[in-house]
Amino acid sequence: MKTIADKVRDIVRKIPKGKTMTYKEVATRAGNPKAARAVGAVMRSNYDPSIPCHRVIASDGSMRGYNRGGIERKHEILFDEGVR
DNA sequence: TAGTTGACCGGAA
DNA sequence: ATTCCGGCCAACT
Repeated sequence: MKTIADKVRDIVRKIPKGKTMTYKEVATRAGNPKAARAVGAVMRSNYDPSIPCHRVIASDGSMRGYNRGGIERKHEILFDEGVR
């Protein structure tokens, strides 16, 4: 059965390079506009280098965390991809 | 099954 | 602009 986590993973994996998506957007795509929180929880629990979770940021454009190097790493990656 | 936690969001002070 | 509060959802114990 496809859980929200699976959908989220699929969606995040489809995020094009140089582009960023908010948790709310991902949640909406997953089918639950209010599941932004759950999205973050799932991402944190799910370690997967195939998933560019660094392209997922807060609705305000700020970043919250990164289980793969920390905020600095995330900021660096986004900056390197051309995201401001 | 129920309770707790958290990479969230939006509004109010 | 910053800080606080309540609400929603999924995963974990």
